[in-house]
Amino acid sequence: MGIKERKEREKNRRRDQILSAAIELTGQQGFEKTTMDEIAEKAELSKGTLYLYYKDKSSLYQAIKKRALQSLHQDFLTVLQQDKPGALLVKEMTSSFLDMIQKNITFTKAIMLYRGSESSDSDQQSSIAEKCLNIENDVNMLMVKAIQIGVQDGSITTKLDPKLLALQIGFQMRGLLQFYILDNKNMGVKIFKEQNLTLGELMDQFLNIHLNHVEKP
Amino acid sequence: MGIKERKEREKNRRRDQILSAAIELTGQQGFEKTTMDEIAEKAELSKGTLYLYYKDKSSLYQAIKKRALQSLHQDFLTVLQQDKPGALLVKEMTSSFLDMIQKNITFTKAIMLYRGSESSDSDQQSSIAEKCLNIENDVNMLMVKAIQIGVQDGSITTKLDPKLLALQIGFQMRGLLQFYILDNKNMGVKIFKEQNLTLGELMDQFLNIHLNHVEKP
DNA sequence: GCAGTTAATGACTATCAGTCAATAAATGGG
DNA sequence: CCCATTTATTGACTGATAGTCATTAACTGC
Repeated sequence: MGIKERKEREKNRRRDQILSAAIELTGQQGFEKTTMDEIAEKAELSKGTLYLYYKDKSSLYQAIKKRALQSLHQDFLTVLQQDKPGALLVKEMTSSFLDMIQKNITFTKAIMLYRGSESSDSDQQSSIAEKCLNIENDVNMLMVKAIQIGVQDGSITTKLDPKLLALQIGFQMRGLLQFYILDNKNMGVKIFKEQNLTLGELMDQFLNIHLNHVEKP
Repeated sequence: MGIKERKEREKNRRRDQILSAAIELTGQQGFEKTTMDEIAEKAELSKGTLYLYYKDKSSLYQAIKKRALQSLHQDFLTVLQQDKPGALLVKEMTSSFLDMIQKNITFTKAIMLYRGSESSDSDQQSSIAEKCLNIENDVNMLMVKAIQIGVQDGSITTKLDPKLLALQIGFQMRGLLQFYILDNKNMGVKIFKEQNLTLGELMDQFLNIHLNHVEKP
């Protein structure tokens, strides 16, 4: 009896149907502006059904975030499977990241700026949120891996523990992302334009410094 | 006739009364969880009055943010007035920043995670938001100043334009902040504990690399 | 085909941002 | 001091929307 299995598949399909609708609307209008009713309509389901598949709006947000992280993880994996110097792998990973955030600015803003958790009930964490953290860890691990390769093959010179270096590169990516999201009147943007830089070039400058660091004589 | 002036003062006092109430509640519960009714009650005013002083909840958020930025700006100014090597000034600025965010985590989260703008009506920008940007720019300028001092006195060695370096340090601060706010269960924290590092030490490592960069021979 | 189980529905409730007509307080000329 | 006018304050009301739940529909296996 494959009924259990079929039902499981159907459930997953519904879940996906809802998630896809939510992602599409979020990309168009932002997450805050998207209502559960709209998502229900787009998914061709009633609102009540939404709540059978996602505990609340915040869970749905976490699921969207999870999707994006999975995609990034996949990109990083693909990069890592190439046989190239570690330093190049790191650069390509950061490029993947920049590509992703530039693909849909509304979506990126939504993902980054929603305060999913603001003092959430600490004992009853959504399992999706947990999974997001796990994927984030995995992504970070891939960066660590690339750095280790680079240290081995000599393309990266650093005093830092690869884990710490990966962490700092992660900080920089986040910071750059925030900057990218923020208002255009920001002075940073002016500097940016003055010097005719792209996000990618800025990131490369950063990496050049960090991946080729030697002590001052 | 000092009546106009007195009325002006009273208006400012009201505005401040409201803002203080909002800041206190935000520090306790986060901004999202704080309702306009609660703020009104705490400020001993009716809700309608709140809206005479702040256009909407988002304006109030901007005002809170402005306060925090002013405080940071003041801290940076104080640092800059010392007669010390530029590299040290930069380090002290980042320390001030870390102190501020660690003072009240709920408040910091609220400030950083609220999406004030998500596709705001672009032509009708709140003037408070403008002021926030200006202060942010001023803060950034102080960092640039400190870097220039460091380049002059030889305590900082870098190929980068001081403005760009300040920008990158800014990215790192933002990234570190996000990390501090979001990833409490994340791998980063584990690394942290493994290596027994504080936020400040991590930042210092970063600065050591960036403020003492020489080309590999 | 029918009893029991599972899934889906949408009208309903609760909460909260924001409004506005009514009211109160302050002002200043006579 | 009085009253007309201006300015400030109020809180009941509205509208939007997240989330619920009793009811209905669909499916399952005997």
